[in-house]
Amino acid sequence: MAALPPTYDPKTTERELYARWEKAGIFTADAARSKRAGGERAPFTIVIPPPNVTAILHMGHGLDDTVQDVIVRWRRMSGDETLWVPGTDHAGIATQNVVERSLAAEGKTRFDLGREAFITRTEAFVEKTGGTILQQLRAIGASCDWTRTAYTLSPELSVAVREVFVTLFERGLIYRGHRVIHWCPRCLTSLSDEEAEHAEEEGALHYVRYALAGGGDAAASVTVATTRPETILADVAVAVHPEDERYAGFIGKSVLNPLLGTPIPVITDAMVDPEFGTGALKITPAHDHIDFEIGSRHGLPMPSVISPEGFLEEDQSADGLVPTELRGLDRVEARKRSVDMLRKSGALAKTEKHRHAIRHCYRCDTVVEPRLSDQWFVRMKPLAEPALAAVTSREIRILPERWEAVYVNWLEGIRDWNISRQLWWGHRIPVWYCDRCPDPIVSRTTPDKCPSCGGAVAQDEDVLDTWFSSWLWPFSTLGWPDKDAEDLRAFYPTDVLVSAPDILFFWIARMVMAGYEFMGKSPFHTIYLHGLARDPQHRKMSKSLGNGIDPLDVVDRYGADALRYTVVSGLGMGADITLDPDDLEKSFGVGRNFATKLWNIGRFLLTNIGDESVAALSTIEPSRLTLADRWVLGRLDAAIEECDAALGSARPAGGVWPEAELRAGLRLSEYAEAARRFVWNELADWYVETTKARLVDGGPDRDVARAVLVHVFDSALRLLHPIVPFITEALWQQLPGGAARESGFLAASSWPIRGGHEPVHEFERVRDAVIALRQIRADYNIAPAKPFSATIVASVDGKVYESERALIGRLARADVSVSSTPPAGAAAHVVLVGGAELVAPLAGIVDVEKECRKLRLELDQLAQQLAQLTTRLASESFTSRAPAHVVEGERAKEKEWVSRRESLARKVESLCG
RNA sequence: GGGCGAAUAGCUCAGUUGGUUAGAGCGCCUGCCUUACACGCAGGAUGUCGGGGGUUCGAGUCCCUCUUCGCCCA
Repeated sequence: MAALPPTYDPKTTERELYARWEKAGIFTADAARSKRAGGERAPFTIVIPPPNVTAILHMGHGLDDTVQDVIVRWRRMSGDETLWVPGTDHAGIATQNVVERSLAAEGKTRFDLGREAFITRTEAFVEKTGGTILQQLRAIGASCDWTRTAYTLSPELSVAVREVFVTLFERGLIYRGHRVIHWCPRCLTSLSDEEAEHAEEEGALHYVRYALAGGGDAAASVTVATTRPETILADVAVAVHPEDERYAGFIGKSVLNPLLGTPIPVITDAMVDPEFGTGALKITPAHDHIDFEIGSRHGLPMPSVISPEGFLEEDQSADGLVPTELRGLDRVEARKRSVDMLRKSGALAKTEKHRHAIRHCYRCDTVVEPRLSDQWFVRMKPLAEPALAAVTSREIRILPERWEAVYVNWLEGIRDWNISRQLWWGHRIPVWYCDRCPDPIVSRTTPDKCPSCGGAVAQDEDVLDTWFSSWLWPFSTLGWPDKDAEDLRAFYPTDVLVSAPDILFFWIARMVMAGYEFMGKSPFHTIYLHGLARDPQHRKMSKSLGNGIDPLDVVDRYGADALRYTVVSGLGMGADITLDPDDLEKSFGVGRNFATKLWNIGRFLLTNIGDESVAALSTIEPSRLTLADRWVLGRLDAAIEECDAALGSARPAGGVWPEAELRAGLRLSEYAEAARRFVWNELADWYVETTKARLVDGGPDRDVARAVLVHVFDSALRLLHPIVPFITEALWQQLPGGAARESGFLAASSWPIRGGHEPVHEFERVRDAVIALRQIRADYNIAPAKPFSATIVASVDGKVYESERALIGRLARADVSVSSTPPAGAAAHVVLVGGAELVAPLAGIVDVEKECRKLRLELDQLAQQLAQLTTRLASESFTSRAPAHVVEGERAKEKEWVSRRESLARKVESLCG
C-alpha cells in the first residue's frame, strides 16, 4: 500500500470521488423501488429550494444545501429510496434586472428591443450563465439526482403554472382587482406584501392646517399630520373618527386643500386612529392603502399625481392638479418643495421627527410607492385554512418550534396575494381580452380568437410572480399535472423542507397551501429552518456589504468536508452561524483540523494493520476481547445511539407526529458532536493508544485488535459520512475489504446499527488512573519520556487495576504496581473516583506542603458538597416527594462521596499531621 | 403599536418533559516535534446561567416583572 501523506489533500480526492459517485448512479432515485409505487423501500424526498438561475453559490446556499445533503445521505444509507430534486428558479425581477443592466451598458432599454427580442436575449443569457450554481453544488458534495434537474420556466413546469392559474380562477380563488398595491418605481412592477419589506427609518411628520372653507370663522382649521405632504395634491377629503368630539363641528363641512385651495369634504370613518397625529387624516385614495379603503367606502374620486417612475405628473385622473413648480419632480424632491410651499403660505403648523417603517423593494431596495392599479389576486383565506390546520394537527412540524407561532400568526392574518408583475421575464398570465366582449378569457390553451364572438383577442401583458411557480415546486417537479406521473406517485408527498426562515411566507407557507389545494396532501411533514450565516459583527452576509464568503474559496483552501463539518457542527437548532470573511483559517480551521485528525487515524490504522486479511468482528470469540475492546465497542454503540437520537425519526409513522417526536430530531450539531467525540476523544485518544503495543507484539491478540479496530473505524466512517462524505469515502475505500463490501461505495453503504455491546464501566477506572498519573507528572514537571513509579492502593476492589496494570503503566509511561498498603515515605497522592489511592513516591522532589494544600482543598470542597447532599437526603420532604430513582441516585452518590472523603481525610491525616 | 424569541465561560453556542460537582469548540496558561496527527498530544484556569421577585423538597430549566437585543407583522 502506498504511504499516505500526513495531511489529507482534498483537491486530489474530491472531484474524482464525486465523478465516480455520479457515474455509479448512486444519487439517482428509482421510482419503481418506492413503496408507493409497489417497491420495497420507503421513499424519502427533499426538493431543493431552487436558487435563482443566474445566481452563484454563496454561503447561504453552502449552509442550506449542506444541511440537505447531510439529511439525504443519512436516509440513503438508512435504506430509503432517496431523492433530492435539484433545480433553479427563473427569478423574474432579479433576472430581468441583470439583463436590463447589461442593456443599459449598451445605452439601451428593454423597450428599445421590444418584448420578444428581450425575452430571446434573456433566454440566451440564462442558457449561457444559468445553472452555474448547479455545477457548484457538486463541489460541496451535494448528492442531488441530476437526472431530475428542474427549472421553473421549463415547458413542463409552465404547464403546471397555467393549470394552477386556470383552476384557481375556475374555483373563484383568482380575481382581477382594482386597488392600491405596492409598486417599485425602479423595477416598474407591482410587488406582493411579502416582497415589500419593512425597514425602520427616520422621517418627518408634518402638521398641516386645512382651513375651513366658505368664510365664516377665518381662524378655523383642521390640522392634519402627514409624512407625505407631496400627496396633498391628490387629497380628496379629510377624515376623522366619528366619535372624536374635537372635530364634531367640522363634520359635513369642507376644508381647503392647502396646496391647491380647492374645497374637500370632512368625513368620518371608524378606521381613523384618533390617537395618531392630530386624529385627522388626509385622504389620498390613489396613494395609500388605508386611504383607498376609506375612499372606496365613501365613493370618493381617486386622482393620481405620481407616475410609475415616481415623478409628480398628472394623468387623466388628475388633470390640472399638479402645479408647474412641482411637475416632473421626483417624489423626494417634491416632498421638500411641498413643505416649502406650505411653510410660505403659513399652512405648515410644525414638523416633528418621526421614526416609522417604510417599505422597500426586496430586490432593489427602492422605497415602494403605493399605487392604484389593476392586478390579479389570489384569494388566500380558503387556501390558508388547511395550511393552518396542518400545523395544529401535527401533520407538519416546524423546527425550531418558535417559528410555528410566526407561521400561524401570518396565516391567521393572511391577505390576498397580488400575483401579477409588470415584467416581461416570467410566465405570461393566461388571460386574453376580446375587444368587443366584456369578460376576460382564462384558458389552459392559447386561444386564437374570442370563443364568444370570434373577434381578435390579446393576451394580458403581465407575467406571474415567480413565487407563483415556485409554490408548486414539490409536485410540479415530479410531473404534475399528470396525476399518473411515476415520480409523483413514488415521491409525493416529500419529506423535509430545509430553508432559512426568511422565505417562510414567500415560499414555504404557500407550498403548503398549494399542496393541499392541488394534491390534497401536505407537500412535506417537516419544515426545518436553519439560521443564517453572519459575520463577526453579527451582520447578515450579503453581496452589498461585501462580507460574504465564497464557499468555493473555502473548498479550494480547506476542502468541502472542512466547510461541511464547520457548518454542521456550528449550526445549533435554529441558531445563526458566525463566520469571519477576513479570517477563513479561524472560521474553517475547525473543520479542516477534524478532517486531518480523521485522516491520521486512518493513516495509523492502514499502516499498522498490515496486508494480511482482517477477521470480521463477529468471528472473534468474545472471551478473546480485552477490556479496552469491550469498552470501545460499548462506546461505539452509545455513539450510534446518540447519533440516531439526535437525527430522530425520518418521518411520522402514522402521518401525524406523535408528541414525543414533534420536537425531536434533526439536531445536526448534536449528531456531529456525538460522532466527533467518539472518533476523537474515545477511539483516537484512548482505544487506538491501547492497541499500539498489541499491534507491535504480534500473536493472536494482534488479530483481535486488528478486527476491532477495523470494525470500529468502519462504523465511525459510516456515522460521519453524511457530514464529511469525501474523506470518509476515501478512507473507507482503503480499509481492508473496504471497496469490496456492499456496493463498493461508502456513500451507498448502510448506516451503522448497534451491536448489542454492554457498556464497560471498569475501563473508566483505567482512564482515571492514567489521568491521575499524568496529573502527577505535570504537577512535578516530570519530563514526558521519564518513567516514574507509582502504587495503586486499593483496599477493596483492586481487580481492574491488577489486570490492567500493564496498560495503565504504558499509557501513563509509569511503572505501576498494585498493593493493599501504601508505600512508606513522601509521595504525591491522588484519590481516585472509587476511593482507591494513587501514590507516587518521588524521592526528593515531593513537596509535602503542596500535596497537603491540594488534598485539603479537595477535601474541603468535597465536604461542602457532601454536607449539602446529606442535608437533602435527611430532609423528609425530599425523600418522600422526589421520585424514587432520584433519591436512589443521590444515595449512591452520597456513598461514593463518603468513601472518597474518608480516603482524603486519611491521607491528609497521615501526610500533613 | 401587535406578535414571537433571545440573554449561560473572553468569543460562538449546547443544555429535550424541573433532579450531574452546568458542558463543547475556539481562545487563554504550562509542558511536550512521545515516528498516525504541532491542523497535534498531555495538563490547567475561567460561569452570582441578564437584574429582581415567586412557585417547588429542588429552578439555567416553570410563572411574574424589569433591562438589553433580535426577528416578523402593522
